Amino acid sequence: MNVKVMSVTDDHASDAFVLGDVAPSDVRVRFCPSPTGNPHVGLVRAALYNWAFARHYGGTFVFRIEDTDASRDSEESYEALLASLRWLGLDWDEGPEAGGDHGPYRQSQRYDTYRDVAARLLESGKAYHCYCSTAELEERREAARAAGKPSGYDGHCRVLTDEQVAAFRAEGREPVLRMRTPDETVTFTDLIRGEISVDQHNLFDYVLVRANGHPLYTLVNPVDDALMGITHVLRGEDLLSSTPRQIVLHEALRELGIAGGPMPRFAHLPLVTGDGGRKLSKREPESSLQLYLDRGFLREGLLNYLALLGWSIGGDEEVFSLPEMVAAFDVTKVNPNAARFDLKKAEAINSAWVRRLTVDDLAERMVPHLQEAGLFAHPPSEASLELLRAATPLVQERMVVLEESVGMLGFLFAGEGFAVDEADGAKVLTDAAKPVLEAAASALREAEVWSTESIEQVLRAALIEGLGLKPKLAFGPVRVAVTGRRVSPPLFESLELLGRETTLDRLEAALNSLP
RNA sequence: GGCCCCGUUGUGUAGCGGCCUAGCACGCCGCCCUCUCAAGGCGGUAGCGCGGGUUCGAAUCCCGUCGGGGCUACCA
Repeated sequence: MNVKVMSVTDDHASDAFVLGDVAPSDVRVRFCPSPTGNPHVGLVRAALYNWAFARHYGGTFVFRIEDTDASRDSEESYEALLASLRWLGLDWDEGPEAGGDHGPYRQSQRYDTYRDVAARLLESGKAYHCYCSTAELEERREAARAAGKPSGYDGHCRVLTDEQVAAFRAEGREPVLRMRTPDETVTFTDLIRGEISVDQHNLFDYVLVRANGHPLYTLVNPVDDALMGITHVLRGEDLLSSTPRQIVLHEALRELGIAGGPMPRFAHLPLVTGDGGRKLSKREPESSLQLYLDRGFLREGLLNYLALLGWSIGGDEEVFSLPEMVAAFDVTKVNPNAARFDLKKAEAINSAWVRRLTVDDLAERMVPHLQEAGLFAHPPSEASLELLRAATPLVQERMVVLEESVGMLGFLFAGEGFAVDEADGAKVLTDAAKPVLEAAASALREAEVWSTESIEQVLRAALIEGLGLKPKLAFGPVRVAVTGRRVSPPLFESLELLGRETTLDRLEAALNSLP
């Protein structure tokens, strides 16, 4: 069966392929990160695709926390995960702090359930105790590898006599619980990649519960998907090869009457890779969501860019909103190949969004960054906000990320703290600038009206015509003296906003700084 | 090593057997505009990994090959 042909031929065909017997509103997907370290962009994209999928069909988006690894999980990470999804606007219908009929949604609070399921799996013979030590497993694994054979578990403890068990016990061995995988090929249809199958020689009996009784991901993830009625599993390609195992467990749960819902359908999303073409890891700082928040990426921009990593809304469109994505999202059209995170492109998409915002909205979003820089009080004064709103149009099409507002608009809010950038000052505020600044100051002092138009008019008259300077040489010194930098928002508008008094003060200060 | 997935310019993609002398966006280069920087406009650069088939016709279908990635834990 060719997935892609079906999907483009007809949207309804695609829906039938994706949904099967599941009614659109019965769709249930989940985002189930483990709270280790900082949320990263690959994780965010998985959340976005799941969310968009659920919203597209009018189904349910479940948020589950897979915190069964006490040595790596942290409460800070858990909080960061919640805060991130909230900031991004990816709201969940069931999950932490939202509740739902399938809770609790933190796996650390579901150990009773796992213990119960594990016991029934053991009792029914679908899983069994394995007493092999780590060293023994390793030795046999290496041997198999050396022989060019599959290196997974060899089924050593599948059939043990009572005497053998007694002997292992006497040695003080504690068993792990292993799933007994069937002697047959497991096949499933990935919504993105088509049919995938793994034969029995490569389906190993995997560990469900540690010797110390602690349940593992291999157990809890499929169990919760089954118990929570998850209909579609959209996750990273790194989990593709564990899917047959999940299917085997799901079938066992149904046979035991533990799970009743349909077998989930799977879609394995392409990995998001870094510069080296390798899977982005949480360790790399550039993959951290926090980095983008701090720099002032817009949620719209970041999400829009992330959506583009593996999916296209079609046509020549690239900038789109979440509602537009929800309407158009089709998981079968997700590209199967890995996508590289490209910061330049992310910034380009983000700046497109900066330009899309209304002035007031953009101004509001800059406030936290200006506060962070100490330019705005907590809460900001009404006068500052008013000035900010007036200045926003000057920077809106110049800004890539909100963090830049500090550098671009700092001169307006610096007050007594204003200082000319050292390097820029040294470059532009030289002896040659002296007559320019003097002429500018006197022209501005005598301007009849303080407006962008009149400022431009008097400065041009004084500097271009009066001194016969080229525009660049004429306005450069004024720009540096007044805004502190060689690169600034448009000069005349900036002067108008700054006001005559401050402008003249700064021109004078610059003149005084010259020898 | 074994298994699985993937392969269109530098990057992300469009492409669904003829509309493809391969479109779009970002990047890069140049020009225009211009008070700096942007934005905008115009132009340029660069790609179907390779080899066989199937077909009147292949980027599109099949096979092989090479390359990349993932997994291969008592992590998730």
